[in-house]
Amino acid sequence: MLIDNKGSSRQLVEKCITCPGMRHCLPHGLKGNEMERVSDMVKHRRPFQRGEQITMMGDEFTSLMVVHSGFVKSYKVSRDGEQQIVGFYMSGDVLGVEGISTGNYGYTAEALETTSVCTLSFRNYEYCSSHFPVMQKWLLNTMSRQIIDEQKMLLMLGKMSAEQRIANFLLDMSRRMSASGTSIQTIRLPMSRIDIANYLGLVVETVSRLLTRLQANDILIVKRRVISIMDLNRLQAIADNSIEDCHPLHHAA
Amino acid sequence: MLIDNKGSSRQLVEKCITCPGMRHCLPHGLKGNEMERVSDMVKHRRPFQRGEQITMMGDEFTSLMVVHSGFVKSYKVSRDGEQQIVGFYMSGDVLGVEGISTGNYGYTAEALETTSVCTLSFRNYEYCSSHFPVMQKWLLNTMSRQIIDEQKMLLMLGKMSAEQRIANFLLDMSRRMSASGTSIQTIRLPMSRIDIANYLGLVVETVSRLLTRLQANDILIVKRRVISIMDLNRLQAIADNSIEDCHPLHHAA
DNA sequence: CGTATTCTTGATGGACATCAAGATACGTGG
DNA sequence: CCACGTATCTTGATGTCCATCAAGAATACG
Repeated sequence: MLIDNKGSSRQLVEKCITCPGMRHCLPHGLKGNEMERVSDMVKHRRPFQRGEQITMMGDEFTSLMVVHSGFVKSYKVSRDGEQQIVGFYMSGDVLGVEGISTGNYGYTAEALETTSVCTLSFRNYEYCSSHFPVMQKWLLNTMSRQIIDEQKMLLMLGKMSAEQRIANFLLDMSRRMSASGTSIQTIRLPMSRIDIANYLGLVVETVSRLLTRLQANDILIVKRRVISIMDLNRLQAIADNSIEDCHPLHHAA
Repeated sequence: MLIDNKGSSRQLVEKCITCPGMRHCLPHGLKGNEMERVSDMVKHRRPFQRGEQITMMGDEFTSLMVVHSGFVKSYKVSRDGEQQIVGFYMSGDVLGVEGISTGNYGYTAEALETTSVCTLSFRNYEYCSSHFPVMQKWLLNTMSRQIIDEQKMLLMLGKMSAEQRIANFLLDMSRRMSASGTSIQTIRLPMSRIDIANYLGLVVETVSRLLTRLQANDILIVKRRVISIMDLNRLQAIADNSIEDCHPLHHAA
């Protein structure tokens, strides 16, 4: 028996079928009864609280996880103890695929706020995928997108200035946080400045300074973790390096 | 008809079955006749010469490609024209998976030396994978490994010093260039210093200087593109940052 | 051979890190 | 509700690693 979520009590028995975010999560194209069967294999555990670890780097890979709600960061730890955040994940994003090849999770994933994830054991995934080709396509698409995103980050870390990195980061967050693909004006960042800096290969002071500068140039309004994009075009121009930098607020008026 | 390589002439009709590197390439576990059928779908074209482009960023995604022999670099181009190398590929490495989600290749791949690649159209892949589960597993493993490798690069670019990056790069090349998993002492780098620098988020002068320094410290012997690792332990220590830097050859003896 | 490309080496500069300290927000218990 | 301690964020002064600029040396190549 592969399908094994029946026996265990104490887990929230919310079904994917009734989940409002279903269409971002379980692949489209499943027929009604197929959907039902896949849905039955997905476990919904108690949500994780801020700071709780969802996967630990090095732990045995067992399951793919889809973020249902909340916000997650993932980071690798190098041999000398340095941490590098490799991704932020929100509703619909998939955790754990890096474990498929090695059998161990490749990073530690940690909830940045109260977060619930839907878990599908890889065993069950394999069972599904052999019956429903659309599941296969879903995972390939997911992984392909992760590869693209990481390559974009390589470009950011390898070639872009601190200001460009911040601009791209904000635009990306704004876009991902809107349900649709269009960026929204005001976002509430769930992560600290330290996390942002770490993700972008900078230090916290640099992030702080640049946010201040972008505000002084009327491109952003920064209120702690709430950021409003006041001039999308100029922010995009900075991200693309298609203009000179914005003015470096020395003894400004 | 999915299988379509019969009609076309002018392609080298080398069969995977007879390929010495087969076990690094087509997935193990295929039965004899399965192997035969998969093999028939794989096209072997005329090799690419140095500088020729194998895929162009933005072109329509049609096929997965496995490097049979030779050496390939791939790079993205940002909106302002900056290039960032995102990977080097050698025998057995797979190109093109990033195109699965978008339908377009995500980078330009270019031969660094005479290179032959084996091409499997994604259509045919899907046909295979639905019949031979081991093919599915093969692609998932491949993509999972690419994700891991890119995340390691994120750590390099985000947190490591120039010297650490070079050390890690050389160790990685040495390991990958040996048929087995153990590093070999002498490697011949197929890429220029400029490419190395670009890949590592540095400039060519920095790479040159650091190689010189590593040589002065008896860790390497550098002869143009031929590099011998004389002290693997110290090189590893530098890569891991588990010692202080090696001596910065000021007016040295 | 002569020209181009790649690689090395030196001198100088700048972007971002580090060090230091104050300001603001946050949580907790009285 | 306020007092107090702590974590987060901001701002300034200084330092450093690596980029930039410049030019020579070694190799490749027609």
